Order: sequence, then C-alpha cells, then structure tokens
Amino acid sequence: MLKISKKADYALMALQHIASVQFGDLTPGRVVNTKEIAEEYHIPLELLAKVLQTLAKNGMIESHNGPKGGYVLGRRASQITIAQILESIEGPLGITDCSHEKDGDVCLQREHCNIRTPLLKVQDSIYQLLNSMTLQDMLGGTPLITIQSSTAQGVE
Amino acid sequence: MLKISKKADYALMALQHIASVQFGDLTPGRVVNTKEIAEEYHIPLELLAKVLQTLAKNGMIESHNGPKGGYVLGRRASQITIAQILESIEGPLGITDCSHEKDGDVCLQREHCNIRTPLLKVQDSIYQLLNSMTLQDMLGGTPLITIQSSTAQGVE
DNA sequence: TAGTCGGAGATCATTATAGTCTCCGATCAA
DNA sequence: TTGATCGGAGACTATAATGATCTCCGACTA
Repeated sequence: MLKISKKADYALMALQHIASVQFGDLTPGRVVNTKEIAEEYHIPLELLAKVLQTLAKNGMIESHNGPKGGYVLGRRASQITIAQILESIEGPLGITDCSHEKDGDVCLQREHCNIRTPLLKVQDSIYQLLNSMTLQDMLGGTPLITIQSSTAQGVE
Repeated sequence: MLKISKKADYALMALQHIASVQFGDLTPGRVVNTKEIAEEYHIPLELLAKVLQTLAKNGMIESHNGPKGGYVLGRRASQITIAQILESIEGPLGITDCSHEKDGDVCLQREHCNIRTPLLKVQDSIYQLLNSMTLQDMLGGTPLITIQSSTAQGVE
C-alpha cells in the first residue's frame, strides 16, 4: 500500500544519478543525457524521457538541446526535496480523495465523514517527512529522521 | 500521490463508527451491522461487506452471525493502529516495488539501484507514523504527532 | 423454521499505470 | 549548411488495479 509509481521511482533514480555525476569527483558539471540513465538503470528510454521532461518543466532539472545535450540539476541538491520530486511526477500529495476537492466535487461521505480530519493530519505528517529529506540526503548520506508521537502505543 | 484506496477509507470510517458506538454514551457495547454503516456513510453495501469481512479475518473486529448480528471491535481502540487497519485492507506497506521482493522476483534495477536504501528509510518512517496513531486517536481526539529531522532544509 | 445476518466467490466496468510509437524543433559539428 | 544527435510533445495501446455488483451459501436467533 501507499506505493509510489514506477515513474516516480525513475525520477528519483535519474535525479540521484544526475546529482552524483554533477557533484562527483570524476566529471563535475557534466551534462547527462536520457540514454545514459536509461541504460544504466534498465529503464525504458521513452518513458524515462517523459519523466525527465516533466522534471524539467517543474524546475528540478535544466535541459540542453542538441548534440552533447542532456540535463543538469536545476538547483542545488540540498534545495530539492523528495516531496518536490514526487509531486512533480505524481501530482500533489493526497492520501484521500477529499484532500484536494474542488468546488462542486464534494464526496458523498463528506457530510458525515468521521475520518477526514485525522487523515489530513496523517497526510500533513507524511508531507513534512518527505519535505524534510533532500536529494542531497540521498547522495550516500544516511537520512536522519525520527518520529515522535505523544500517543504512541508501541503495539504490534 | 500516495493515495490510500477507497476500501481502506471505508475501513477507517467503519471502524471509527463501530468504536464510537461501542464506547459512546448512548448504546455502549451495541453490535453494529453492515447496513447501518453503509447507509450512514453512503458506502456501497456489498463492498463494505467485503471490507468488514477482511477486517474480521485480521482480528480488527469480531463478527456475530444471525439476526441482530453484526460487528464489534476485536480489541481495544487504543490497541488498533492505523497501520494495522491499512495493512489489513491493502497489504503490507511498501512505497516501492522492491520493498517485499521474494526470491526470484528481483527488479532489473536492483543491481545498480541507488535509491533503495533511502526509500526504505522513508518507508520505515511512514510506518512508524502510521503505527503510532490508533483508532482511539481518531475518536474525537486530536493526534499529536511531530516530525523531527536533522537534515531539514525547509525548502519550498 | 423462517428471516436476518455474515461468508465467499465470480464477475464486470472503470480507471490508472506502464510502456510504445511517431513526428517535431533545437543545437552543434563536420 | 546540412545531417546527426539531442530533447519536446502528443497520441496511442496494453495491462493491471480498483471499485463495484451479483449470486449463492451457511450460521444464527427469535
């Protein structure tokens, strides 16, 4: 449950790769093209292309056309959060349908819904979590995140 | 993104309802049947029935057959976590495909995968979050959960 | 023992996802 | 300046997951 899509997976892999190439010791600042990433991680080329285009639209990366073209990061790795990457690909975080209801698009349960408020709190917590981790944290570093809850029961 | 299914939604609503009836002031200990919940929250009866059956199989609730039958909680509300409810319906938490790979079911990316470790950490954090909230917390109480990260950038 | 309940399965429609195909425009190098 | 190499963009298809429905069965209580 709560699985992220393959596209989002690919986006994370690609960004991690671009970042590690760009800030690595071997070829700092090098432009990375789609084919290179697709082959390295066995991702369908054309699908990855779409993912990268979307990431570029959302400012995560910058594209360079023509021969020797490809992508570089749009901003520093520490300024790109996991939440931003996932939302670029999958749209806004919403664990429930009514998270982003527009007018005239209200669910039937809404009137008597007894779980909306707590679910939105859960959602907000997950968002905080995803937004507290950056691409930088994925570059070999181990993310240091802890959860604190005043109501934890430690059941299981 | 990261949306939970309607079934899981229904499960949460139903459990919240059963718990609030059972521990409410009006009719404590009352058995709740499927029809009552379906009508209250406008949930398709037969779909809800399936959800409740699954919840019963997983010990979240106890079923009582025959006339005047229905469901009661399987254990105390404070002993039922959101994680348990969701996993009863949607299966084990896994934000990525390789979260629960069996032997002979290894993803092609695995060999060069650069995001598996950080993603598993994210997943674990989400699990902790969901497992720290109980049905009790959804009964009118406001869950008090905070996230702390040593690497948070506060970017947006 | 009849009517009310849950148990269980097969089935279908709809939607989301994953992946493919095709054509276009920009760029650089020969 | 022209062609090969890139990304940009849209339509398209196949498959899987989801949501929902239908039908029949067995258990139980009044």
